[in-house]
Amino acid sequence: MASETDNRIKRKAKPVEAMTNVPLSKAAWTPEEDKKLAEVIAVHGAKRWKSIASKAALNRCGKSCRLRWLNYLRPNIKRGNISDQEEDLILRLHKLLGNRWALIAGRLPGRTDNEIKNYWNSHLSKKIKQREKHSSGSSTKEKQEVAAEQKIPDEAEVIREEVSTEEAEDSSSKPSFDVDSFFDFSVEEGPLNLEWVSQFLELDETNLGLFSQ
DNA sequence: AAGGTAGGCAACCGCCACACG
DNA sequence: TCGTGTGGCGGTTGCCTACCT
Repeated sequence: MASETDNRIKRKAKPVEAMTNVPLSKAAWTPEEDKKLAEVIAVHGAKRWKSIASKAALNRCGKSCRLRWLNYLRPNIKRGNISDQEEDLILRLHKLLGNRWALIAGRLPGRTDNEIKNYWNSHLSKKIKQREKHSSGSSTKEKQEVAAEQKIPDEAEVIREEVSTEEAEDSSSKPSFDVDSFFDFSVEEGPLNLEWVSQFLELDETNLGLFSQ
């Protein structure tokens, strides 16, 4: 594993006595555990997590194994260094969807919902609050932004509908953007194909620009 | 140098949806 | 139709580091 991970493991490792007499370990994952888990998944596939946990003889529940695999061990995972483009995309997707981290992560190749959620909570939410301070206006547009950023799924859904309505009303001069088809993963490009990002950002310049500052 | 505190992040918890018998 | 098992998701916690006083 990467040295960064090793350091964290050392940091977060709990005292041995805390791990005794405990049926399932909740301590940080060790490189040995990672290796065992990866080996079992290589043989049996990433499904039936309870079975994987027992096959790997790890003192972990299936959920824990799944989380570890999805967030750290699976191939093509990107760690850290979220680019400006990715950050911008997260902001825009969050405005559309609210705290639907899994959906947002699904459109950021190599990123996990947990990473995006953490990044949002530690970086982006603060940025937005600062922006709000600077822009004290009360236009409909800004109200929509604030509502979408208040982690209220239902309200975010309403906002999405409002956006769709506005798009429909204003579709004569601008290309249409179908949010539902955008998030229809049944037609999926390769996991690392970033073409859709460019397409989305181009659309955003016209249709979703109403969200931009 | 020491203590306090905020930030960052890995991991767990609880709830929900779905599949299956 | 109902009960159970499993997986997925968002929210939250807890620990360590870095920074500040």
